[in-house]
Amino acid sequence: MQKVKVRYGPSPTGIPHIGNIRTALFNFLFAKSQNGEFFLRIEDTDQARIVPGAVEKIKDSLKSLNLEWDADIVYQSERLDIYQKYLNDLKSKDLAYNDEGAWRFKIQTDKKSVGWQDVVHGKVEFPTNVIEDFIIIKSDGFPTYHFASVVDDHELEISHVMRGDEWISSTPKHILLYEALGWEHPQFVHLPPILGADHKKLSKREGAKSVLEYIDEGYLPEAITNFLALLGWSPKGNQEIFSLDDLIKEFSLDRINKNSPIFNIEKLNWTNGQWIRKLTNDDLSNRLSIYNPKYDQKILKDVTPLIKDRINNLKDIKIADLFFKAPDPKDFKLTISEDILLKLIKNFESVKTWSTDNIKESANSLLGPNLEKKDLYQNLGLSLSGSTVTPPLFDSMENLGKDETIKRLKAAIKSQ
RNA sequence: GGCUCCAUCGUCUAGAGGCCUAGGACUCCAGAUUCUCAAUCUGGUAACAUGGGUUCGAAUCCCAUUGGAGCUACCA
Repeated sequence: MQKVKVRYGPSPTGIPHIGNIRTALFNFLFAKSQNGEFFLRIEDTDQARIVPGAVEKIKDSLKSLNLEWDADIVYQSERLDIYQKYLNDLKSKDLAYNDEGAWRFKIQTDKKSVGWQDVVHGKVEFPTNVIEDFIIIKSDGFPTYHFASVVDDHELEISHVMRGDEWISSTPKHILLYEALGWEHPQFVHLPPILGADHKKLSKREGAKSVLEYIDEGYLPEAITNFLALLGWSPKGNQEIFSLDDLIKEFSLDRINKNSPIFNIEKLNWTNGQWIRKLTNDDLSNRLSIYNPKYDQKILKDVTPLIKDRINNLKDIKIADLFFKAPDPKDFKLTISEDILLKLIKNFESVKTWSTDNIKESANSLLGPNLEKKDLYQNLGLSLSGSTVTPPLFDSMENLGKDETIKRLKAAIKSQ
């Protein structure tokens, strides 16, 4: 059995969006699951569309998800002599001709159709007469995708070409090229594209973001790969949460879907929450610090366990704001009487050992027919944080300390 | 228009002829639990596009229709 070698071949025309990176992910997972190799090939044959810095963004995107490539990056723009060599080969076989400075490949076959056994789609076949002579070397001397990818895939001994579905209709051209050059073609694995909510191909225009942007928005790389892997591929069982290593273990080509999935952010959000909960407190605290450098690291470390269950995203750190600053009483309005508040303060003042249990007991002693737990707690939360969404109250108060807690309650009296 | 691909809950999907009165997950709803809010647990709503075949039997196979998508560049 031939060694598995795959490649991810982005063109450096911008930051790859999430759908694009998912193709890289699938390539990576397949390679790693088969002890194969995963190459990065920059398809920079369209000089006009090259965006400076795009290659760095491509590398950053891959690295951000831990998708390390093997071997050196291949730049097609540095391989012009190789394409020239094979053009000459084609010319000598009378299979290429000049057309206004460009070179076209001559479609010359007796076959009625050109087909292949696609790994995800099964047998695919095109009538030969719809395939026209196509350009392989442009008049600027650079190859087109069709020619460059065929030559390079052969040269790099690529075993499986995993790429987007949009290449299906070009594949017959590629197969004809392989035949003309006397090569065997690799396996083709055409991945259905991720679609946007509008059921159209995900594109920059319609707001398709890059992984880098998702990370900027507080998503964990683990959650992104987890989510992306489940878009168009499914595991054997009912497991939903997978690390990259888990994915490598489970991945197989025969569980790739034929139909195009739609990107839905809600599941990403949930997956992100699951991953946040899966991290150790230290790990989460570090990531929160890096993501929110303005927050005091030491305090953050202390309160991370208190907010861990309450956030689905690194930017949800706002819930911990109460540990860093007191709320402005002007920003909220309490629904309990000043009388109750005063009693509460008095109770708290008499708490000897300021512990979660003692605080809770002290607060609960006020409960009765005129005061429901929910009302008391919500107002307590409001007084401490200015928000109805808070970390666990009594733990928070313990962390805040007796003086600060009482200070905030006193300040809250004004807000009634 | 031509060629090609695709078609199970709103979304991600399981399903390779009988195990399917269609399973899991997200979302939504309800309940439990709890220290408000969450998290967690339990339960619920919700789908085989349509029409023909094949078969004792079809979500699964075939055909057609419909719908969606892609390609049809000296872009990838």
